[in-house]
Amino acid sequence: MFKLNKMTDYAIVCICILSKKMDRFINAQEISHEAGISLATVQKIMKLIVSKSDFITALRGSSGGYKLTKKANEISIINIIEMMDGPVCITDCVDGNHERCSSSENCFLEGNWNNINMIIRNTLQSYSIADLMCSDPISYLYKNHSNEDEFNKMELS
Amino acid sequence: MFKLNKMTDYAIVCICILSKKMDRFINAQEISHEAGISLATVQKIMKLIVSKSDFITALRGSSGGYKLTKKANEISIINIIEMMDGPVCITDCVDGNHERCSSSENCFLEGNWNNINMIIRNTLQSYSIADLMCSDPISYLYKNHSNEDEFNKMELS
DNA sequence: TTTAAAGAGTACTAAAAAAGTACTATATAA
DNA sequence: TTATATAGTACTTTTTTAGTACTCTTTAAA
Ligand code: SF4
Ligand code: SF4
Repeated sequence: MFKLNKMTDYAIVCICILSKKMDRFINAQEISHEAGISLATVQKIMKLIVSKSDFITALRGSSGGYKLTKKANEISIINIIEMMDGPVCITDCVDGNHERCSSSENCFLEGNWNNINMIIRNTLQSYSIADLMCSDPISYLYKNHSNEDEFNKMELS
Repeated sequence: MFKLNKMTDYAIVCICILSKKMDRFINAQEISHEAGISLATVQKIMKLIVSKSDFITALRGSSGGYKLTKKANEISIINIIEMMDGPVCITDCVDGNHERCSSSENCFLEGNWNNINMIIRNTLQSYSIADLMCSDPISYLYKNHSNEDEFNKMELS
């Protein structure tokens, strides 16, 4: 499916929770409670995030936990997605992908996915977790798109 | 991973092959040969496509095969993707998704993915298999975007 | 009318990926 | 010193995806 992994989704939820309380360390239990995700899963995800990202500090011991070092509007959701899942590559034959497609020798579409992959990447790139938390489509579009092109295409409910 | 299923990818390759020879019926063996995909897999995919799409005709018997009823520029790649995989839903809590997220009762992000999901859907919607086959980024962008916004964001190689 | 060729339908198997669990080690503040 | 919290690792289960096999039906040509 063309869907975010559950773990990646959860990672974003966890980071959003941290971004709301940047003044202190939040521990896994607190995140688990607030997110409605099991403690074990939160622990697993947080460990991963810390080891792979550069915008989070962890502190052990009592009154320890996690704290962000960047603000919500400075963290693009593509950072989290690529951190958890590796590079966004819609197919195997896209630039930057490590795996190789077994049909690439015959396939006349080889490499042609790069354009659309780039467009999707740029979309994700321009979307911060602050945008995600605010959930207001109008503010995002006016901020990021000078024209009304994309705006009109959206079927606002 | 944020990647197209192999079967969906293959489906698009097969349809592209058909679109190059719209004057006659092409059988599974010929597609298999041209695509470099095993015959059994091509057969499976073609059966699926026929049963789910409205732009392909199948003919049994000798000199049978498959033929498109629409031109390449009239078939959006999102048609094929959603036909093979179901609706494009970046998370479970996006409108139009059938499954339910187990955290949706607690999660304060519930519903907030709709915007970005819509933008991705629109991107895929506006991309036809003719665009994919041509592989020329400039022609696509000038055709579909009146402004130079997205154009400038792309890192053209 | 017969026959070979090709798709339709269905069920099954194998492989890969994702999600969830458990346990030990290490660091920290009280 | 102790309780608490993260770090690291390995394992198991579940789910999804990919691949295979076989029978049935349709069709055009011999
Ligand atoms: S080379 Fe062809 S079959 Fe392989 S990933 Fe690219 S488009 Fe798909
Ligand atoms: S409700 Fe929250 S956890 Fe569930 S799919 Fe939506 S964002 Fe993800």
